[in-house]
Amino acid sequence: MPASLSLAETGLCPSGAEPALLDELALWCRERGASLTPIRRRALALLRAHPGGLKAYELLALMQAEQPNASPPTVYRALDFLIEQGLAHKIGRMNLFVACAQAAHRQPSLFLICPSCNRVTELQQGGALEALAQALAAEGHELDQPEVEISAICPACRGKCKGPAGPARED
Amino acid sequence: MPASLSLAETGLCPSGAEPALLDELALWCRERGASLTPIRRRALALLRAHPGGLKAYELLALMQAEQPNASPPTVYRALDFLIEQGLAHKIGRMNLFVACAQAAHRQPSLFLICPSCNRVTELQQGGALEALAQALAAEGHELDQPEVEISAICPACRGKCKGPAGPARED
DNA sequence: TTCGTTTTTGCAATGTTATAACATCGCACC
DNA sequence: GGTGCGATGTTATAACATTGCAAAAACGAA
Ligand SMILES: [Zn+2]
Ligand SMILES: [Zn+2]
Ligand SMILES: [Zn+2]
Ligand SMILES: [Zn+2]
Repeated sequence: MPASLSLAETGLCPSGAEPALLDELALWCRERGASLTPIRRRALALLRAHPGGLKAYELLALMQAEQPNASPPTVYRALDFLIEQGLAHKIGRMNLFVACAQAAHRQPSLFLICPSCNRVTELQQGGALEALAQALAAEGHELDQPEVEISAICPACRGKCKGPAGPARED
Repeated sequence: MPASLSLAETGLCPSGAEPALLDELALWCRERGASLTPIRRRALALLRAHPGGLKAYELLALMQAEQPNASPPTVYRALDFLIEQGLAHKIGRMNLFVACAQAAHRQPSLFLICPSCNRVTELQQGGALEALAQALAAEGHELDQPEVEISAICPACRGKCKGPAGPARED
């Protein structure tokens, strides 16, 4: 694979338009024999514009704003594609879809889900996962996809939040 | 713990009857100010009789075999209760409900989900989780519920299975 | 006991998430 | 101009989960 990709250093621009990054990711797909079509690109752009993640039907509504004939299969197919390519992830317990914090996923990640504010943090973190993998190997299991969801109180909520569950993610 | 009840009294399905254990768990609930009513007890017995776990509507169907008026809220309320009491767990990514492998949950657990056979193993395992918790603390996060779902190939499938996804769990 | 409160259950409707099934389009290739 | 194939359009339905309200049961105090 070519050396010119600078995925790791790209910061997330709040307003949502990241054409250069999306072009890079289109290339990334090309190299893998896949193609980032307009629908998929649009879905990815919307996910990236909503760092808190989106529910499938929220994404659908957003896509329908531009493309009125979009339907559930439209978004689920786009999401399946993005997840296959490592450009997005699904948070199983919340039915939530998030753009990959690494832009294109190559490293193991921990997904920290704050039970107080519901915010999701994708943490690139090697050591603990390796320890985990070794412990599992000792039991005869083999770590498969090192994408692990963990309930963890986020820094912002430590101290502040005490109740069982505050309101929800704020997009 | 009280003496054992007869099978006729409990109404348990023959293959999965664990009346003594269920009586213990009823006591455990009592001590916590909750009560293991017949519906909840029945749901728990069914979960325990199906080590591979049950989907909510599978459980519903099983309950309707004895109690024809059972409805979705019946089972979801029972499941919520069992989960609150630590007697059962939900596997978020599969919408699957399993009885706690510890009977009543007191220790951190890892849930290993085999991507090949979909079997779920609840592994009581301290070391790796502690390492994880420490790594998170270093980032300012605080491990909340140490119930972590991990995709890991099970011992039975290592070597045997190669394709992406074999058939499903066999109850 | 009787009353009032709380918990649990019954029930209907609805909301939410995800996929099946099949038709069609567009384009590369021959 | 036919064929293959990936992507998309379209309709319908499956699968999963909750809301809201009222009736019944359990429980404790008067
Ligand atoms: Zn990622
Ligand atoms: Zn938080
Ligand atoms: Zn458990
Ligand atoms: Zn397996």
